[in-house]
Amino acid sequence: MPEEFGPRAQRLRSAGYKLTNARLTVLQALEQRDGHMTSTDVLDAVTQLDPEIGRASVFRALELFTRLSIIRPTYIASSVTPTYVLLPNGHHHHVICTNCNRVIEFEECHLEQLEVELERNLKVRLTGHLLEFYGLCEQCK
Amino acid sequence: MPEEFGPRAQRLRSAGYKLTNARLTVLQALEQRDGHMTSTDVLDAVTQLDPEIGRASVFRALELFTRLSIIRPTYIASSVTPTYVLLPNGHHHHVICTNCNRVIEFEECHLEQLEVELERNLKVRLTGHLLEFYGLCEQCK
DNA sequence: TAGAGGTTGATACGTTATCTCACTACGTTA
DNA sequence: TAACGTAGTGAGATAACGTATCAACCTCTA
Repeated sequence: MPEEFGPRAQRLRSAGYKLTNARLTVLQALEQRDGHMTSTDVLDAVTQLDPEIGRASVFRALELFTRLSIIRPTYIASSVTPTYVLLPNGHHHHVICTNCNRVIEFEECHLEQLEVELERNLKVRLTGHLLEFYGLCEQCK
Repeated sequence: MPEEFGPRAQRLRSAGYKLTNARLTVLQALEQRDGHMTSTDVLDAVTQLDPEIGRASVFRALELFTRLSIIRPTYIASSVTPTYVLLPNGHHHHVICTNCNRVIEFEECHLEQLEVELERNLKVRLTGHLLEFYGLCEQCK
């Protein structure tokens, strides 16, 4: 297996999905803006990278990546369209200001122990998590 | 202040918002189905309770409740509409099966300490949180 | 390198949320 | 009490977003 693809593409392949141009381009768009993007942002970025790629494929890729815990949609500013966040190593954590919609990311979560407990108690296999706190940022409080 | 309203309505009032019929009815709809509801579910339930209430007011109430950390929109089955979950005591935790979209709720999170740390380190005031794990449920794994 | 089946792109369509605006409810001030 | 100001509402038109369809294509494996 060639090493020219990143770890996320490898994850796609090992889950049995083909590494198509559309999927790799959506992945590239997400990674080059390493952060929060709405579906519209992703559509624009993908079109910039390769105008041949259709909308439907972008939405299909976003849904697939979500199922594989590569990204996770979350609602930040509006309820009309989700914002997709990358889940490096399967997790992501942030604080959302409910007044100005500013997003503040942080690293620590101390959830490893809880994850192990849940896998045992609920009999599930976990692949990722998202932890969001809500409140007011320094400027808004 | 009369005790005829629940703690969530009290929260609305103490934040300076009026306890109108539309808002109280949306709250009632959410509480009587104490769980995950899409906006369409809420619209239907509100119409059932009081057909006079307009769609716009329902969406406005959902947005307001989100800002007050009474509810939180999250993405579960489809990307077309969010699912709103109540945040009793400001928080909610669940596992989402990325294959069948089953939602398994759980209680423990052990995040009180982290919350205090974040308020100090990031200079924010936190009002709630949502913790989501992703993976495969017992049937799907 | 050839075959099988997953994947794609174009476009039309359906669904969901927002915007606008006149009207109403309600508390406040004179 | 009366007039005013502000917050909130409902109706409907409109806009934004995501999905369905299907023939053609591409990726991977043997």
